[in-house]
Amino acid sequence: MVKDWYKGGDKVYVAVDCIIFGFDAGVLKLLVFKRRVAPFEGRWSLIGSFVRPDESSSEASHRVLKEITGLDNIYMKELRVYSEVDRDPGARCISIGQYALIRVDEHDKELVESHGAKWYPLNELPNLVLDHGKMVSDALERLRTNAQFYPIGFELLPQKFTIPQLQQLYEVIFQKQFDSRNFRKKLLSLEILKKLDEKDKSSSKKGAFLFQFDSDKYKQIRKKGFSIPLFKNQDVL
Amino acid sequence: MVKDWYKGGDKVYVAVDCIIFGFDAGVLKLLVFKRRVAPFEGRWSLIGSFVRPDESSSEASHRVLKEITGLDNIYMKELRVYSEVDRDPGARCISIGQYALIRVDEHDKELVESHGAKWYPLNELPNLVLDHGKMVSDALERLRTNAQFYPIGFELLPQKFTIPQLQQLYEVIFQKQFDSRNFRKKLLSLEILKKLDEKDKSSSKKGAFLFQFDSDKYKQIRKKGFSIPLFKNQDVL
DNA sequence: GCAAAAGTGTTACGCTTACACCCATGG
DNA sequence: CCATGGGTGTAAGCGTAACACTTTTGC
Repeated sequence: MVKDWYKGGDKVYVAVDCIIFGFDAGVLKLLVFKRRVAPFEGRWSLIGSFVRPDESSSEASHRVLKEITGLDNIYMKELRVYSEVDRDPGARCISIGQYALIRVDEHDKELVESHGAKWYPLNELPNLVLDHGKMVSDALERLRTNAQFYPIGFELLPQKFTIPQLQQLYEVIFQKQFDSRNFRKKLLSLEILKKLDEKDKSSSKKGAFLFQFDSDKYKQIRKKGFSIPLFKNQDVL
Repeated sequence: MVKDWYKGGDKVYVAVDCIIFGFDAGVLKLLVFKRRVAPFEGRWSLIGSFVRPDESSSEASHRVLKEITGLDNIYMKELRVYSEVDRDPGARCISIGQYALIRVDEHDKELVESHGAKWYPLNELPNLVLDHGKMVSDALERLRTNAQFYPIGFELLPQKFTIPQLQQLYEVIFQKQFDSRNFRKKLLSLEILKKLDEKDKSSSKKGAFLFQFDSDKYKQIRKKGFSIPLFKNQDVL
């Protein structure tokens, strides 16, 4: 960038804030840490960073995620931009909310602790700085909406999981019980699960078969799919 | 804002760019204008602006929309942030894409012309500056996805419209023909259309009854609705 | 042998889809 | 009177939803 053609225009600080969901011990949790800059230094905050001159917003959010959890290749999507003029008393600063789904079993717990970050169940969250509470509720709403239409639940479970685990996750996300026979039938009928020969015996004597998400098959289905149901009954929310 | 607590951090230019859709003469059109700043001054561009210190990104996009079309209260949603480091050779500048649906019959045509803005059918669009072409294709994809689940088509039609008009719009959006009996049945079964006593005779001798979108009823349905179908068949895209 | 979770099948209903003819009117 | 677009009904098929019992095994 040799020249600034827009000189005289207004510049602002641009940050990313990550709304990081995990599924652990049967509940949805959120990863937060203690803010390291004034104002509000030391208060609970989403994990974020200013966007650097040499990176995009998506690169910035992946960078901080890796820094704190050690994880690469995370499911992360832009939520929205928070740009209210007075949202940050520290300075005019807009923030891009990015929500992430991570596998709690794969992340680096010591790294997380060393940054003073902590997992909180969603219903025990402390108050967060700025508009971060709003970001969390927006992200939760988005998670619910998207989980209705896309198989994103898998991003929150271990690579190998059982059908009852999957059902429990969806029950937590949607705050609703499902019939286990219909749930199993439905999920298997999608043909995006690969059944393994192993069983998980951690939650029952009989043991439950483990499955893997088959993202190749999913991509195939997506490709040819697209039936465009106009409005499909109650999906008109 | 009395003090800058983040001094020493990097600031960037933040702009909004509006992807403005209209439905006219049976085709989807996009409103573009000639860029007024260097570099690329005079080339076709989405309509945008820098975000000012005293406004949010949403306020900025509504401001430029009003400035060019004279319209208030427009359906406008954030698409996503475009923040690739080299997206704008003029300077490091991130842009927030905002897509808008407007009623072509209600906008101020002279105002549009006086700004050098022009409606182009989507398949006759000139090349646009920067990453604006990408913004358009992203917005179109979003429009299609959203139109499957939410009744947003009404935002593109006159307040009063006929069922055949509505069908034509959906056929254009989805590039797909619908059976007129099923289409009518489906839309009426949603119970969000109010039938008027007037007829529109502009496209047939018999004339077609006019309808209005009933947003109150729609809100009611949304409120109690929410049946959460897990994945509803092909809706798993 | 029993407690606790995993796993399985069938039926009724409602929504979706396919399909063809009559109606109203202006010219 | 006829050409043009508007408007209507029905039957078959498919996916959804409701429902209860058997299996496995560690203790």
